[in-house]
Amino acid sequence: MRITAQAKQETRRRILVSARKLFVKNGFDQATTRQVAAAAGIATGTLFNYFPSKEALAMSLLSEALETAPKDHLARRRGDESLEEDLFGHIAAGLRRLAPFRSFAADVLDVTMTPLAMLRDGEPDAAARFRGRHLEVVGELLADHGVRTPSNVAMHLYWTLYLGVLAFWSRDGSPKQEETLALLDQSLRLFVGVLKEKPHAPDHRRAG
Amino acid sequence: MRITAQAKQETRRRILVSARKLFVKNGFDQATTRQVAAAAGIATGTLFNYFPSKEALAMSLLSEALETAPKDHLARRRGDESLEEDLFGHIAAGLRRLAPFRSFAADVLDVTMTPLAMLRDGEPDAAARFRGRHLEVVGELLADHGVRTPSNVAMHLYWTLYLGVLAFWSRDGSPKQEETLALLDQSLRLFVGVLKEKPHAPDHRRAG
DNA sequence: CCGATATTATGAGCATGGTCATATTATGGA
DNA sequence: TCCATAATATGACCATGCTCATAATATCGG
Repeated sequence: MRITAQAKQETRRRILVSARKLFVKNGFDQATTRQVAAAAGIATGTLFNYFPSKEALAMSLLSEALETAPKDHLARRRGDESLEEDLFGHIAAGLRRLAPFRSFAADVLDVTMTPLAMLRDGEPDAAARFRGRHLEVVGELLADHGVRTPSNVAMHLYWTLYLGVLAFWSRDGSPKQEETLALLDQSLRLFVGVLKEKPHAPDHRRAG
Repeated sequence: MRITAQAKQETRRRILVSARKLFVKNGFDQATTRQVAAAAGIATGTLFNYFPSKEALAMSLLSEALETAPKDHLARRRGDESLEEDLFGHIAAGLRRLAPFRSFAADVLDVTMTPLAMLRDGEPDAAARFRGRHLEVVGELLADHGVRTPSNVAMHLYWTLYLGVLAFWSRDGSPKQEETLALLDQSLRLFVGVLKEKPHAPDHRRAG
């Protein structure tokens, strides 16, 4: 049983390695699942025993890349960061980990990460886990800074802004993604501003 | 020639009517192009003489629905609106026009309207026109209120926030979408706040 | 009215993501 | 060691968005 479990893990790795190579080389849409399976030395159908969909396969690459980001950020922490600085550090660490996948990240995130997917129901898939994990870490950072339970609207706004940053990042060709970091800075200032704001009734509603 | 041109327009309408019916009934993914073509009384291939893709067909429905929104807003205008009020009125008018399509709008917008698609290159397709038209109107409203040429970052932020509102709206089951309008209100306050802000250098950048 | 040419309609066919009945292989008990 | 059973691999097959060679039709000069 050990041996087989090991073999399965190796197959999984081979799929991921092949997928990464082909997605980077040909792009998410152009690289076919048949190519990936062939490169991994398995049949087409077998690929879907390991990943429920092409999208999930790609998201697994991204999710695994993000896994170490929180540790990266912790390692750089001095300990006296503001909330904005902490959020900035966490997200920037994530972007650094995602960098090798930037060439096809946009195409995957296009499909999986629209703000519209946020409230989708059903089983948590790869995209949902990506989002869930990210928001979990953000929640911890917020708690560290004394923000109890932000409203759903606030978290919706956070996610929207984060996606906007990802969108910009995926197309940002500047050497160190300075523009993305500037946008991130601005977005976080907005978000933190909203958190601190007192809730109040809107005034110019004129809906019919 | 006149007769034929008329006939083509009629075919186009028939396709749109059938598509609307089927998309509403079965959803964007479940309704197939073959079904739409059959319902419109044409062959599968013919449909693609009129619309380059299923996505473009759906976006045409949404775009045409939005066409009258600016007039709706103008008709309601008193003339002394603030910038926020004007933007609110314009967007709310659009949402009212999109209401009949809410059941499948999310699925279409999912594919076409992610923030990630914003900077995509290539021919302007249906989605690009949707975005372009919307931003055009917004640009006019901004100009009316003395906002010259907002930065790209500001417009990126606008689009991000707008998509967030659309996302929320597409899932907002409350009778008059009050929650969506509240989010819209909040989003616009943020955007206008950014417009008024003096540009300044970010301070806590720590990128590697 | 006819025939040449341009325009449009057609549906068989293609590519590809994904499924599933079947074949293969691994496991564990006797 | 050998068999029964469970786990896994396989690739033919399906659905569907879309293409394209061909057929049908419209247009127009003579």
